[in-house]
Amino acid sequence: MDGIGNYIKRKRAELNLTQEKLALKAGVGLRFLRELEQGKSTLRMDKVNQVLQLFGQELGPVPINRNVPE
Amino acid sequence: MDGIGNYIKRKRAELNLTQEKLALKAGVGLRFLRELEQGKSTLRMDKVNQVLQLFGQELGPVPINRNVPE
DNA sequence: CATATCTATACCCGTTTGGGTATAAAAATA
DNA sequence: TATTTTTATACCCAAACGGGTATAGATATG
Repeated sequence: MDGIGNYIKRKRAELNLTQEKLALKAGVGLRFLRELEQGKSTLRMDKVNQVLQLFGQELGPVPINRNVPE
Repeated sequence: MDGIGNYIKRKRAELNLTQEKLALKAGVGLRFLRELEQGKSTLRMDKVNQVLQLFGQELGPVPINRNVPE
């Protein structure tokens, strides 16, 4: 239920953006955004941060088994 | 003052571990751990998570300009 | 059903990571 | 100061990322 991928997915849905448009806004490739939403774990932090910044968020250490912020 | 690198550094100091020993415990290379503590932004999420797990933490979206958890 | 839109998976390939190692610098200790 | 420990920087190279693209599947809309 949690995970960064689903977080991005939810945020993107809130803004009614397609993967293509979000990738464009974030400056990442479409393929990357898809792998991100699907929970690929080996992605580069800087690229993930490019997407998170659009939502005022960034990668940081959080307790395992936390609840994802709204 | 914040940043994942400094977070790791602080946690490592709390346990009185050298970079070498922490890298070994985390199962990552020594060079990687050093780049991590020095704030390199292009590292892979899975490797960073291997280190964070030793402190019960993992990468997740957090608000920009937050305070790092103790 | 037909059409358009969005998403998922696979391929090619240049660039970069990350491990290991070696060397140097810095810090701690006697 | 001398010695040891710890940390920082540079090199080599296999492996993987990430962009682009093509294709197929899924979903929505008329």
